[in-house]
Amino acid sequence: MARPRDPQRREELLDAIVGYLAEHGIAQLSLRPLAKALGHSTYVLTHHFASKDELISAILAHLDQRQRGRVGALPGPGTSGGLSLGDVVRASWAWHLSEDLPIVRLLHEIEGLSAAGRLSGPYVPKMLGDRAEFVADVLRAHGVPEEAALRKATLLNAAYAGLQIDYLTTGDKERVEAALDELAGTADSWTSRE
Amino acid sequence: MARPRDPQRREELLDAIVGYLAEHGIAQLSLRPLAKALGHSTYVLTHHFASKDELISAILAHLDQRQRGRVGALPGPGTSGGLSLGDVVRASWAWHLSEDLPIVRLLHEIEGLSAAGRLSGPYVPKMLGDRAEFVADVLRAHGVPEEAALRKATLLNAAYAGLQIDYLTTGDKERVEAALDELAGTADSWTSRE
DNA sequence: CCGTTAGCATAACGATTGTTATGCTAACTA
DNA sequence: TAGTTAGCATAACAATCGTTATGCTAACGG
Repeated sequence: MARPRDPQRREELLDAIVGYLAEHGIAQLSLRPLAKALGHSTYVLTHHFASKDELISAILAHLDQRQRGRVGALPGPGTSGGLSLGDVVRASWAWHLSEDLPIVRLLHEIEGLSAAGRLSGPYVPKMLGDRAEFVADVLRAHGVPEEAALRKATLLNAAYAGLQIDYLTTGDKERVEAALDELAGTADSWTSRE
Repeated sequence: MARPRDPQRREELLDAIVGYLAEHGIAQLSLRPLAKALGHSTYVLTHHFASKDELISAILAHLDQRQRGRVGALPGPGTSGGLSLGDVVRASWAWHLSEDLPIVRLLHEIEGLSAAGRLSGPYVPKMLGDRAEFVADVLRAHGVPEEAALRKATLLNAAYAGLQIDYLTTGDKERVEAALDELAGTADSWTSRE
């Protein structure tokens, strides 16, 4: 036999592709401009990923795993170094809206398309499920009872995402961040024994 | 002079177009299949709306006004007939996920695209702002103090929308509706004097 | 009733779409 | 080192995209 496949090539490509999508979006994705931005011809895409549909599926799988890795690299469900739950919410907000903003916007685009039934495959549902489980672990580490953790985590995630969509769309910082403070206070009330 | 323009024609078309978009989405909108579904040629679209971009802009404006009308036709910010805030949340949930589902999915697609910066124009921001104001009025009617109404309305809207996205994507009815009950309880706690 | 024009279909324009057949080069195995 | 093949560019394919020039018909104002 002869030259073996390079199993890393696909992941390298996917990383570069996600970088491109963070700037240009996924809804209007076109193979030729994407390939040109990667410095290649379109054949690279149809060679490594059979078709455009399978490319998108691979992108979603890649994003799913990427988010999973990111979540694992966080300070961890440990008590987050003396920060209250509300503090964690506010710190995440600041991070997501600065350094991480392009990816955050891409994820909202993907989740909107997915909620509308315009994206198929298991990866977006898996991402949301994982996110709920991760936040539930954080809540448990802050003393939220097991029985309530997943339910409150789902609500916290939903409110957080909804506020991001509101802010990114309206730009109404004052109104949205007041609501974020309200959310942070609600989260803190979950951890104070009463 | 001769035959005058029919000012209703545009609105008739837009109603039919929104019906089509509720089924097929807006991200991959193509003029030819849309025109065929309307029983016309594509020229009807480029004649009444100068270009595809302006058509999409007109669609968003139409949806904005449609939502405004719908909101005005609701039971009204009056005390909603003995229902608690949480009851209103649960009743809206049931309605949005049955009869109104196609439009709800379209709106999530649009809001996701808008949050991602892939839609321009003032109409989507205006829709979200109006929604916040309307819910704030409902909260005020239930006794939430003026100072907190808009802030809590923004949070309630965000959580509600986020839960819809979660449910529509994951289909995890048990987890999401438990979180919805938690949200309904939180909303009720805003109206009980303490 | 005449003249104007809204409303629309038909058909075509060039550009862009996803996909594929062909062939070269360089990297690896045996 | 000889033979195989991964990796990719080039170029072309038919299909579809948004847009527009042309012309007909029916409705209205004068």
